[in-house]
Amino acid sequence: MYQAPRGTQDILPADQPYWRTILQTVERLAQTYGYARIDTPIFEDTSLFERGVGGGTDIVDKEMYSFEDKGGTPITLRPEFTAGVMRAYIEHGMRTWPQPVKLYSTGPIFRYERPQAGRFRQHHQFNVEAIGAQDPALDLEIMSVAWQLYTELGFGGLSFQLNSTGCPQCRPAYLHALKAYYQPHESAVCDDCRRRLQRNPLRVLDCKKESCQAIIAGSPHIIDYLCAECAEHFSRLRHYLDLLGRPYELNHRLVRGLDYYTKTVFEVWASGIGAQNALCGGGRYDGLVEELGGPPTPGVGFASGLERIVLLMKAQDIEPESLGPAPFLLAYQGAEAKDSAVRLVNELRAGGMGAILTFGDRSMKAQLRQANRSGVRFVLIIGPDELAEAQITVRDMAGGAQQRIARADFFAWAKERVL
RNA sequence: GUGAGCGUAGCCGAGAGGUUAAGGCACCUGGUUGUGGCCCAGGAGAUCGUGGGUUCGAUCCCCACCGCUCACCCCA
Repeated sequence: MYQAPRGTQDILPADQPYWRTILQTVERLAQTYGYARIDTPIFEDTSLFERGVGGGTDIVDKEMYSFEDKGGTPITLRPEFTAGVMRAYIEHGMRTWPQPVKLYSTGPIFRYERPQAGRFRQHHQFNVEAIGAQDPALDLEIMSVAWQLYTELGFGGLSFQLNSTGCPQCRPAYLHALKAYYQPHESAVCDDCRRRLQRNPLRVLDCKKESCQAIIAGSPHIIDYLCAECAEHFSRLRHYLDLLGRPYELNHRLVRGLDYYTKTVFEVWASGIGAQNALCGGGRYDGLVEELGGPPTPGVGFASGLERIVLLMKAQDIEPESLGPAPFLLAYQGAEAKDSAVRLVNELRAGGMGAILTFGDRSMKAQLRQANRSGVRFVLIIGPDELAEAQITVRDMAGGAQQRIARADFFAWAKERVL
């Protein structure tokens, strides 16, 4: 028997209200903050991601869905949004638009990983980018989108994590200090960390091994090594956060897996949804557009995982908005009555009123049972009696009260009830 | 890629080495020859994940594979 591929899932009707609620909130917020929607292709040239995300990252090294298309072009299913959006910024000359250009997207993302709670091979993200301004107030704005999104969804108990990763000017000095600090501890540290010190030293700060914790705790903090520009940027961002009374945790160990981040990095953490607790992650990427062949252009953004939002809604018992059932169900008996029912259901729908018809000429009992389960408010019964008198029997499912209404008057009656 | 746990109908879930593999939910039919939710009766639905082995016999024992779940890694 066929199954959905590993790490993918069907979003069944029962779950759609969650998605609908999230997407509606997201779209309303984007409008509120002045972000315009952009949809980029689900796949791009492989080299775009290799360049943008960076060789040496897990995403590029082992998580991309890459293949050659029939023309032999190396293609990759997008493992994140940012690279594709930056490509579009460059390709469409968006530097001639009023800056910053503020864009958002939602859609599927692909990474070849072992699935677990809150992690999938195909998942969906809400992505926000503000390109073309280096103002820390813009970092604040981006963080505010995340803040307001989770607030409006009704989440509690979230933790905002903030750090700065410096820039190409000041980071080397920090990495040097970090390596120097680790030198005497190299034998005490785990195998992974020894490897990280060579490949990607920042990541040692992220290690969860018990044996490494004490060493991490004593390690130097990057914010003590920031250049004047980065330090100023960071302190102004913190000032703005204080201005709005936004609590956050200064996390010296927060480093992110993608190469392109500069200055601000942040994540929002939740509890109760498993080990994969990051609801969103983002930050500033001032070198990325240039790296992809565009002019030097600053940018800041974040992406939030929609599956994780759904998980958290369920964990926190947050009820999504539901569309509800159609108000009418037509039950008929006899071929002639069926003709009349088919006509009436068409008429109601054309008039914008929700109506469902039963199929298969089932017994009245079966039709009412279906009506009960569907949650419709009224059952419209048409049988030989009604036909003979040009009437419709209307049954109110709440109490079971029935009344006969002349066929000619019914449409007006219905409109009054449900529109 | 590594580790652990688990795989019995759409879902949940009992079960013993040996005649027809419980039960509940959901579904269908009937009890009301035109009427739901409760109740009653009945029905349909399972090659007991797959393959091999042990055995007179395996769904239950052994092995392999596949799948699912959680965790590591890493991230949304």
